[in-house]
Amino acid sequence: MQETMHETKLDIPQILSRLPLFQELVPEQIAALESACRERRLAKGEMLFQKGDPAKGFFIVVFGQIKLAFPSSQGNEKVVQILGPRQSFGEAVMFMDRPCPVFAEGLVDSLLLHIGSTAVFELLETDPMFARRMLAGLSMRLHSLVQDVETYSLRSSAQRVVGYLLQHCPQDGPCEGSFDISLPTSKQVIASRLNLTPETLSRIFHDLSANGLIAVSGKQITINDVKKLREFDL
Amino acid sequence: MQETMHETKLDIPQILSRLPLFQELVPEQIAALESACRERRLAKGEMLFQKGDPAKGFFIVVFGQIKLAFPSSQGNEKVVQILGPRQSFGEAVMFMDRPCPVFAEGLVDSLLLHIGSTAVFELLETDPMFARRMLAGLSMRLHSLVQDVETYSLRSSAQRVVGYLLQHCPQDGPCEGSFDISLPTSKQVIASRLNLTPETLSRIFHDLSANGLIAVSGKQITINDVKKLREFDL
DNA sequence: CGTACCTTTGATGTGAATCAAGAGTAGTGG
DNA sequence: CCACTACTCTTGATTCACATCAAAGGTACG
Repeated sequence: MQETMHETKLDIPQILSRLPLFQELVPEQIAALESACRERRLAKGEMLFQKGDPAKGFFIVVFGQIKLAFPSSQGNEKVVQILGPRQSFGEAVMFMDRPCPVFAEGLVDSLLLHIGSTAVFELLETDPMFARRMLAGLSMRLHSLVQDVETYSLRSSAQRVVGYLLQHCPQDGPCEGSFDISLPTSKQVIASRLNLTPETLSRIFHDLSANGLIAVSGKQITINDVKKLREFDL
Repeated sequence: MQETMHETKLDIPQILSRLPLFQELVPEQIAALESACRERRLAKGEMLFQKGDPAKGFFIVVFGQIKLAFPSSQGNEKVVQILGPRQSFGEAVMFMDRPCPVFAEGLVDSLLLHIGSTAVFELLETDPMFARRMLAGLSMRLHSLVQDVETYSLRSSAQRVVGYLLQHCPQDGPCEGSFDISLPTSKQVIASRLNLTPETLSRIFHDLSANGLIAVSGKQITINDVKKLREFDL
């Protein structure tokens, strides 16, 4: 169902026009973007850019998985975000003349599109609706970063894990009963994303299992009782 | 030199046109903003809005000081940002239909301007340059939040304090020698901003003083040796 | 089928929070 | 001007959540 690294032909206009950011653009706007856009294949473990690099555009994930993180002196790194298909990143640095605050690395073999900044600026000149979408997109990202800060500051490690699991429930409504979640990547990366060590994440999964709240089998997590898990407040 | 709470007449066009966001707007654009703009006086300790409130515009600090923070179950709160004159906040929530993730409270008696969102959207329709400034503004905020996440995740409490002091040096260049800093608000608020308890901040100030790196006298902090402080890496 | 990495589990360590008093430092009103 | 109250800040003793260190499974993959 998913495209592979060896499939060479991409319908770039279709990919672009399906993104929230570019919906409602007319074909000629899409065409302009297409010509400002370059494919970039990234192998698992390969670095896309380093912290401190300048940016002259932003990226869209077509398929694969990318992590954004900052490096640390002692080799350990802190994962800021894990990105999957149809997500974009790097917009913010494009609008500043600051170097990128994080580095980007492929978690698996991936295909990205790079949109040059001049095309974006031209679109901005002529299409106020696009500007609004762009602003909305940045605002959403700001919002989720603020939530991250709240989570890191105010919640215990177990609460962060529970929050993560609940966020990844298929639907977010008043869902009762049990759900199955498949972790998007290795537990060490998720641990870093949640600001904890792999050991601590492992122990928390163990505890939640022991209390019958979840069941863990590799990357498959079964949430037995969403309601109880939500009430979890150690 | 500073306006007081009792000075009633404000030159709103001048205030607006001096803001980075609104520079280069023509007088009639400023006039449109002025009519969409309401004064809001806020006493020390008074709440401007609660976490969860919707927003139909954003705020500019004319004078005074505002803190943005999230509340916590156990009464302790986490300060996200401390805002002073000529700074604005609340733009991001305006572009989403999400409730505000933080609350805002006056740290001292303050005067704010509120700009209605419809005026902003109209400006966005007609002025691409304004859109670009708005995007740049949000990007900067995103950038500093990412830096906060990095700081909280990767640096020890003492390093966070040192970083805070260095950020507040008069200039940021290769400054040698000593500087005087005046803390913008109480130490407890600063402690919360740095994600630590007042006790811990006090101890760190004590240690830095004992090592001769700084001298503390109330809100006055003297940095004796900027270079040594910068090399501080516990 | 062996090497390399991911994950789990246990023992131990530690940075910063919490708890508990005191010691400034303001503002307030008589 | 001096209590009086109410914070804010400091200092010490203690606790605790989580990291670190260490070692033994698991699992994937060439």
